[in-house]
Amino acid sequence: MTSTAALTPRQVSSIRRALLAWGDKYTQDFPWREARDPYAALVAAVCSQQTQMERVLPLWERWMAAFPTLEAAAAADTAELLRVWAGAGYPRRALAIREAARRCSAQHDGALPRDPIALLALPGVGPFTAAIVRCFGWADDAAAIDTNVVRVLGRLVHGDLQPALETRPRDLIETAERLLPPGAAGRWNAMLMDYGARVCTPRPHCEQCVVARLCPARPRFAAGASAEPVRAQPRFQGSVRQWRGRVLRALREASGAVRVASLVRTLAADDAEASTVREVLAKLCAEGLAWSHRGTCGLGDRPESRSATLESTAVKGDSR
DNA sequence: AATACGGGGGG
DNA sequence: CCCCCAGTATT
Repeated sequence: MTSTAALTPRQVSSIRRALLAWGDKYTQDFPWREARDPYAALVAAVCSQQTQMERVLPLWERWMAAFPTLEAAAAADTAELLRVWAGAGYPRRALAIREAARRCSAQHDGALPRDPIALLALPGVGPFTAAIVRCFGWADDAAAIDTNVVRVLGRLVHGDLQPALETRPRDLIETAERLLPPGAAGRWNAMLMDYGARVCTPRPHCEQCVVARLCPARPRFAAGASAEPVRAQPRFQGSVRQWRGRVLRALREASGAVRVASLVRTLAADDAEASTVREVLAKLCAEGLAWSHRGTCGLGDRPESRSATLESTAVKGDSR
């Protein structure tokens, strides 16, 4: 049942009314929703990527306390920013926020752009994050489509049990934009995401659903149909991802530079693991998350050494 | 179109 | 142990 269902105006208003009423009772309020601050919204959106909301609020608060403005984010020290991000996963997101801030300073007069195309050009900003910045930052009518919204609309409008697998993205965008109540995008998006997180979950709670009578997927669930897993996920235990996390954590918890040999000895139990640790460290360095030089390494950027300073001074002196 | 990318919460 | 998460970038 993946064809585009044409929503009648009557259905649109019926769905809006029921869901907005649910939202007014149950939507959680987060500080970035009312702030009308594009930067606060950007940070919240990036923090939210592939991360449960219970973990996002403290992360967002730490980040905003450390880097309250776009300007502060642009100037953030790598090691400090990674310590603020500690344990949240996907640390490249933290670098992306800083890089986005720097580009705003260089190309957008020090402010986040309001134009969706310009937003999408920023690192770490995809369709979801751009929509969050627009609807919470400026109250623009942008539909934020995350995994929750995909599920809710894919079921309610397209009748699919597992919309992430079945519903065509283009159809979901069209549906989301059609349903979005003009002038209430922030409230609507927040409600819809919460609805997918609390009611229309992977194994849905149809008995609590305020639009169950309108939902073509409901009878299929009632008949005992079950949703297939969204996708088989690679094992985390023993993965490179896990090793990256371990190496980064070790560097974070060290006060400064660490001997590479010592890092390897601490983390690796055998030669194979030792190789893995070295490879992972090299990759982290290439990504700007760590540094390594002449047998020592550390979090973030390599500190200026005395000789490097003298050298650069000498070069400057020579060049004039 | 697939895969890489952290880490934790919940069934 | 497996599934999932307010996604995005890269191949």
